[in-house]
Amino acid sequence: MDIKKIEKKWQAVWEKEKLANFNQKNVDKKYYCLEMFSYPSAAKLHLGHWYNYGPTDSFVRYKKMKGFEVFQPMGFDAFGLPAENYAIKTGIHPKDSTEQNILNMEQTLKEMGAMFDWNAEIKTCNEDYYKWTQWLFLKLYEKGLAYRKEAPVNWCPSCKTVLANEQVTNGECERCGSVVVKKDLTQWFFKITEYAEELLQGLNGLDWPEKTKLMQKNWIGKSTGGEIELTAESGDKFKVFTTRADTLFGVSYVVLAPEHPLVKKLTSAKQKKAVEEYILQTSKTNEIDRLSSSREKTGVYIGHNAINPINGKSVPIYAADYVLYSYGTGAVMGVPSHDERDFAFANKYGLPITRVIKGTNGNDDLPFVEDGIIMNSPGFDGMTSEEARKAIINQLVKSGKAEHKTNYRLRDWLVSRQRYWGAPIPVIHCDKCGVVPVPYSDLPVKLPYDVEFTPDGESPLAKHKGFMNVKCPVCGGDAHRDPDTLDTFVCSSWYYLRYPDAHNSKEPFNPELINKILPVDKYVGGAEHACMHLLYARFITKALRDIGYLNFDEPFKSLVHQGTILGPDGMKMSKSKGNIVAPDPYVQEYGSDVLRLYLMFGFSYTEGGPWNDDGVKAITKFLDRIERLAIKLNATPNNKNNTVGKNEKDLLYAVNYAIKCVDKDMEEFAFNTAVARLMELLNALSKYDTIDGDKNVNLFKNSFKTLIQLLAPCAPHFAEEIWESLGGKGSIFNSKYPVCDESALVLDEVEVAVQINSKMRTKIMLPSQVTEEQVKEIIFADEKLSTELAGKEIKKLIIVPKRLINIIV
RNA sequence: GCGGAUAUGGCGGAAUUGGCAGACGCGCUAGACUUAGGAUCUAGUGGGAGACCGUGGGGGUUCAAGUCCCUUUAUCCGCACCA
Repeated sequence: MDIKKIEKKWQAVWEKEKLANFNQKNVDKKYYCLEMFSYPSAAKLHLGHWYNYGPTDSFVRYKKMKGFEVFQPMGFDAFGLPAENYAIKTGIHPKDSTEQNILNMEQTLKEMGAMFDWNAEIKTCNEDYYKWTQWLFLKLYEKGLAYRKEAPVNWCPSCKTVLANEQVTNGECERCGSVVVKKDLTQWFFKITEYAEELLQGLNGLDWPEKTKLMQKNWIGKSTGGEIELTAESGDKFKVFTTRADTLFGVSYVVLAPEHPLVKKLTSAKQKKAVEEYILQTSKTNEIDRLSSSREKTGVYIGHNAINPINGKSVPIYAADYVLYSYGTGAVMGVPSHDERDFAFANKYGLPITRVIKGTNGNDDLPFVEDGIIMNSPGFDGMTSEEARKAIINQLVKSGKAEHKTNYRLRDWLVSRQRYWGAPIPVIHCDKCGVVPVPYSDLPVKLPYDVEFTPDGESPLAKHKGFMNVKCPVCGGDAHRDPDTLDTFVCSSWYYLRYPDAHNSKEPFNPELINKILPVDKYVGGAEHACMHLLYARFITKALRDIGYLNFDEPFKSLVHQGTILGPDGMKMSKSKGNIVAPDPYVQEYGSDVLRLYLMFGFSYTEGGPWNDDGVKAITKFLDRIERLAIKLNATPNNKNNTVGKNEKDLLYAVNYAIKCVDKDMEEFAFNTAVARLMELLNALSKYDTIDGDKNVNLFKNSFKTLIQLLAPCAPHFAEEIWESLGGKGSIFNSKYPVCDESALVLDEVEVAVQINSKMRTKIMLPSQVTEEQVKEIIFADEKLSTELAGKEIKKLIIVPKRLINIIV
């Protein structure tokens, strides 16, 4: 078979027959299968793309044969940092390099032979897409879900530019090696925290991997407790959040995040130098280090005290970097006796340690971090921790010093980027009118081509006068645009809504249509997106629902993560390790079906694993065997033999067993076992081929036809070619998926394992349906078993139907 | 550090979710066909002569554990500006 020729042949047929095009008329039978779109990189498709898209396309083809109207779109997440960095390095404009990369990728994606509906293609960097990304921003702004506040960025003082976390290695700028500091800028945020509770609750109803749901749950990080107000000696008030109000009498100090505004305000003259030094030090430290529990806790007394509202005690205020300003209130109470961090901190700085919880099982060690019985807490002694948590807050609620509160670890989503290659933020800043949203009729705010993106201290767009200078839409006076662009996660937070209506020039999507086609029935992509992209998309869906555009709550009903294909050395593929395996040579030599089939067979789909060349050859062998059998069968004349004897029954069992298993495995993305079942069916067909005497040729040919249909989703070009040679009419993907005949799977007798005292002894044949009495009879009739059991008393007989018998003597 | 996962023959991986560990394939061994084989076909293949032993290590629950519990080690992913 000339692989290259048949690939071209069938791809042309599919295009002509519009096999991949979604027909909206059949929306009632829709199946929306979405793969995470790709970032257009310079190096064609890598194995990761193949692994995501190839097997998933087989799943889609399987669904099509099952009678669904499938929709499988593809597009490009085309904005982002790498193109801009590439431009800084080479001078090639991000738009030019991105467009070229997209062309290359489109070509290789098409060669893959996947059923992508290219009519629905989207590219997030095109005006007709980012116009609607900007629309989304404005809608969120109108709804009060977009707001501005100060937030720190990584700042390289020598390059005078904002750095992504990725560009900071060990606290230094990856370009020039200078120490990177935090710098505050006013930036745009989306209020995802407003949906924290719903995002958490919504997880329950989703058909997602449990681990992903768990990760999102922990990321959202709900904790219930109280917010307690403390008053500094200056009279300034601040709040701390705690889940352990039962330990309030044990507070011996409080901590403010170094970034907390009160730190600057309250620091005494004497402590000023030390505190400023500490704040500077903190600005050089990343959050992972700050939160590390193994790192030594540091802090500095700010020379000012605060009053504990429950007992009026004055306690020192520290600034310490293990408290983050972005979490909770940016302030915590320190209870050394009942918290490990606080215990270490108090020991280091010589702070008092007062025990206020007693263990119930005589544990006297400190810190004691479990619940127990309250002590040293006048008015609450003897209560359990649980009772005291409520009672103490309740008492403070009366005087307005506390409230019950649920806190989330989830933070609002920072969407401003001080970069060029992104969707401009559609906002105008006017001295008179303040922040003015760009009128919808003026969208898109076009990203200008001619900009200087070499870093020199300003956002690239800020230097472009033609872009920046505008008239205020409200007062008509001089104003300027927002110089920042949107995080690319904003683009990808709604793309699944655009696909089904990709060419709509009047609105981002037609709500009526979208409400029929969405939610996505199956979403397939990497697990690395568990907490960010997947959470952002859920948030945007809920927000658009509340704004009135959508009538569903969750964008992705069912989710699958593909694993990672590693290099042959078992390490993650990377240029620096030199272990990258490119798919192209394999496609050239063996064809796309073989590569796809190997990816399906050689790995557990959700696990991935190391690449291995030998497996590829095994697949070639498998397809060759099928092809030889096809040739042989096509040369075999039909006969009138309709007998169904033992051999035919075995074959029918194999055929129906394969249908049942492959059907189930494809549905569950268990591609490796699906292919294994296909191989078993081929083995059964080969076996039937070798029997002597008159064969039931009709049955033989039909069984083979079933094999080809089951194989078709996994080796589409190959299967079409064989199907055609067998006289199949039209594309095999328009044929109906085989249906299992359960009656062929019913066996008269089954082999059952027999254990004595849980040790394997022998195997016996048993009728499928037996009573315990019959089992006993058969056991004693068995020669081997009866000798072993002679003179022993059977205490217990455990029968697992059709599997195992355990005789306890 | 925190959060999440993974660990099964020489290798990739199966195991109806507590019931015969190693499906299927690679590799290997022997044989057949062949001038030839890196083609094809047939048979065998966890270890051990054996009783038995075997699912990263150690403990436990159970008639029964790869699967459940405790503990430990190694590796991988994410940690909010890579996408």
